[in-house]
Amino acid sequence: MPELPEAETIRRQLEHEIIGRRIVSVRVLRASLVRRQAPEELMRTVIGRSIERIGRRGKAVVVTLDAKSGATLVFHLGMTGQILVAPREAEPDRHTRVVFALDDGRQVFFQDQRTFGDVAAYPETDWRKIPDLAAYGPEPLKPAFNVRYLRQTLPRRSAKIQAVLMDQHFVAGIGKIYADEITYAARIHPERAANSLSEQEMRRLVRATKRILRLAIGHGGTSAADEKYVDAYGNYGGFQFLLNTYQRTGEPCRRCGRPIQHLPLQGRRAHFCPRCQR
DNA sequence: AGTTGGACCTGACTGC
DNA sequence: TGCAGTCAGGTCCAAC
Repeated sequence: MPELPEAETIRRQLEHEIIGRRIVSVRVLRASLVRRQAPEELMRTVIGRSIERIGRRGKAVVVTLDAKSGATLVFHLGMTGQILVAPREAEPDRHTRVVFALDDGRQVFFQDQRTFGDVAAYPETDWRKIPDLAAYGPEPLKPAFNVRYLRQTLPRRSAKIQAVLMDQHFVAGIGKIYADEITYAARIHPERAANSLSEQEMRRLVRATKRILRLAIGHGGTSAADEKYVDAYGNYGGFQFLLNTYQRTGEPCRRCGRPIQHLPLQGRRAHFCPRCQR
């Protein structure tokens, strides 16, 4: 559930808290969260290095260590991943998977109940050379995600628009919650073939994407009913109060009053208003 | 190359 | 009360 707005909220908080700190030790409590390399390799790559920059690519939180001849730490939060800044005396709990100790005594806990997340270290500070990040589609909040891009890519996509929106290779950072909210805001039915969108619908989709994501960032992300997301301080977001369709099956559409429905899509549920979305 | 569906994982919840 | 079954979903992989 952490998607772009949640990752961005955490990024901003980490930027405020841990820039300039040095990583003095790493404890891997659950090796399956370090699945792209041996835990020892991750430790060797990051220990002793200073945190110089906190970035984000799609849903991934990207930590640059020693920008010159340094390294990069990439966190994928999966469904239930959390990055918590913890005081010196804090103890890991049963969901703490990796602990980074900082030179000021504080700790960064990588928590993950369902263990779909992962963290990896690369001896490289150029994101373009980090394979999974390089393969992502454009950042939705950057100018490169625009109507021209949709015009160029969507004609080749026969899949449902909701599925294409969640495809990280098409655009980075959108998952279930925001795919639901974006198609609603754009008034496009989630099952529409991506290659059937009109010019006007593409414009609505681009604008809705940027508007919803910015709004959600402004509210600190979404902490939905189950698997509640928390930020780097352990606090909930506030966007769940502004959701129009996600997990609102049976509740009235805020625009027309019709009950929100859901249908199976990509092995998940897509929520939508049968009247407002065509 | 694009699309689809299953697997992974854990905890909460449902129903018998 | 107990326990099996179901659900949630980001990402990867295989198969078409």
